Amino acid sequence: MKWKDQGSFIEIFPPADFSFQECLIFLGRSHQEILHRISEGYLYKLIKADDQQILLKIGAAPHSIKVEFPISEPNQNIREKAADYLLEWFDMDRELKGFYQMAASDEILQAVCANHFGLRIIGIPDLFEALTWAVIGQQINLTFAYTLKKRFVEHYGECLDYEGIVYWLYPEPDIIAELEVEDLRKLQFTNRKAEYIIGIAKSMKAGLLAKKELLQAEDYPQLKETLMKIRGIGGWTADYVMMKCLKHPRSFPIADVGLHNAIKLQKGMERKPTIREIEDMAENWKGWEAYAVFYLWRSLYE
DNA sequence: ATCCAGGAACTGT
DNA sequence: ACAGTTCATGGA
Repeated sequence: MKWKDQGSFIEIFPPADFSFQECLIFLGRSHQEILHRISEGYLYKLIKADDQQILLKIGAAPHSIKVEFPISEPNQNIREKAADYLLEWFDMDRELKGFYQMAASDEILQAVCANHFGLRIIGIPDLFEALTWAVIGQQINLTFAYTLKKRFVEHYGECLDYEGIVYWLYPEPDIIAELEVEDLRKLQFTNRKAEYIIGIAKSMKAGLLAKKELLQAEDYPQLKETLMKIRGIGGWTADYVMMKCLKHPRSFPIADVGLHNAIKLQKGMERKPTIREIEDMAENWKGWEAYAVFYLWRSLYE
């Protein structure tokens, strides 16, 4: 029993080694984030289910997570979708004992795993969002990446006003597929980012690119190869999407600058490690590369 | 100013 | 297969 209907709310029962608090801290990392809101210990998230906008108010209870529906009294089907969404978003079905056991004796991961015990990979369940957010973040600083995302969402996403606060949904591929490069240039996207994003939207709209199909992919290398055929998706983005959306535990964005900085810090190095050096360090992480990277990203901000 | 940022495609060897 | 170049922009 992963969740239970309690009438006016639903209750989700995560594993014992899950910390809602740690996940909240991660979600609060950018003040420019507009796809969720954190206020007084509650997490607010707008999702779409059965073509309806559903606002979720998520809070920690002693041994569970309580999810309320401030704007509606949803039917059974929507309750189930809300529960599924949260189970996926916070990777609650993952058995992490093996990871923590490995990390306990790993020079690089030991401290960060102890410090943030209970944190899980915070995913991006929506494939279009995962792909295009990764493209937006390519080769620019994160602050500006959030600025671009905010403009993108506010121009092309749906929203809901509740008690004077606006909640946003990420734009749909069908809308973005109809744009011209110039439309996104106005938001200060580069030509290339605009081309990539519109191209991805068109592929998804045409049914050539879908999460369901990608999830059926055979193994890690093959899945990565498939993703990299998409224009704008290189090795880094393929791994990022496998990690945040397709939930592949072995996804490993090894060229990531943030990863390099985190390793440098954890090891007290004077320079960033080389790819070869990271490959050696990661021998110990086999099967848990995605979690190793995610925790190391976490170590970069307090 | 100057360097760099949660890279990728393109070009030439 | 590999290395160098170009893209483009804001943050620190």
